[in-house]
Amino acid sequence: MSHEDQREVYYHNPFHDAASDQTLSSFFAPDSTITDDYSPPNHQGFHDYMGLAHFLNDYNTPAAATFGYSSSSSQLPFVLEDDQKPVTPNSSSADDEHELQEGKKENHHQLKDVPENGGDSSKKVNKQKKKDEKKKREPRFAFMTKSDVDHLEDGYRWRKYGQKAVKNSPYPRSYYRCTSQKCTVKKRVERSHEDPSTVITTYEGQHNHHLPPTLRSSGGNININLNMNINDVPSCFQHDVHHQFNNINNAAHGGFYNFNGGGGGGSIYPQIHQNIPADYGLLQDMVPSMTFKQEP
DNA sequence: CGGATTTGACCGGCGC
DNA sequence: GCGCCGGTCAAATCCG
Repeated sequence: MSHEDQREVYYHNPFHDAASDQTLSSFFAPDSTITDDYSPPNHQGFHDYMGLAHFLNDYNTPAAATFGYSSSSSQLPFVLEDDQKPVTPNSSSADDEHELQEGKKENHHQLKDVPENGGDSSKKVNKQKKKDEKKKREPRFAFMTKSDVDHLEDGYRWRKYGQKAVKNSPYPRSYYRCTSQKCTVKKRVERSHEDPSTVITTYEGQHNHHLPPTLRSSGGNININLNMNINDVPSCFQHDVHHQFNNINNAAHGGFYNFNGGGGGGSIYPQIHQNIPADYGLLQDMVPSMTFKQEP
């Protein structure tokens, strides 16, 4: 198992040292300015900001107000390493630790019970096989958003397959799976107990199909400013990143995405820098480090 | 009636 | 070895 972990989880790197769970946590600290103090530095910033917000809100109205440009909301897109999770500092502990294991347990269930013919051994074999097959953990991408609605529409069709209480949190975590055949993408949605107005959405894997046409909406173009340069992303992961964001944008607008390289005027979270401990470095360095998992 | 959701049970990993 | 925990299954239930 431990060797499995090592095999599955490959951090990219250069910045990995600076990016720990703690680091992630700092992003979401309750006292962080990321959600409340943002003020767009310029017009471009406004669009960037609204892009994600709009996506997240596409079909919920109540949240619309929340996303008002003024000061109440923001999205923090980032990709997680296998063992990282967007949580607030206090939610941590056990929760986070367990999070690390999730990749390996992905499928143990399949053989679960279903004792139709007592095929214990066969099931186990089957299970083992599947386990071996699926060991690989898909890249994850998560972000936080302010919303009254837990499950934000993203254009794909999801089937809920589970819900669990989250330790130290009054809010449950819901598990969804893409309903498209052969698509293994999963999604987890939970509300931050640190900030109940915030929903943490985590996608795992990449869709192997297009968006359901009927769910596409026709909207304008939007920009997502990652506050990092896509060129800083290891080439082997650029595709993943592009794809993921493309999914997001398509989901919301049927439009296109646009990466705005590092730091330019339109950062969606320029304020964050102020809250990051000096040794964590600049956000633009941290993001890529959190973002990509290198496949073995 | 078919598909989606709910919900209790189960599984395997990990820490103690 | 035991208990906790996250993640998943699947029967029951809900809903259009």
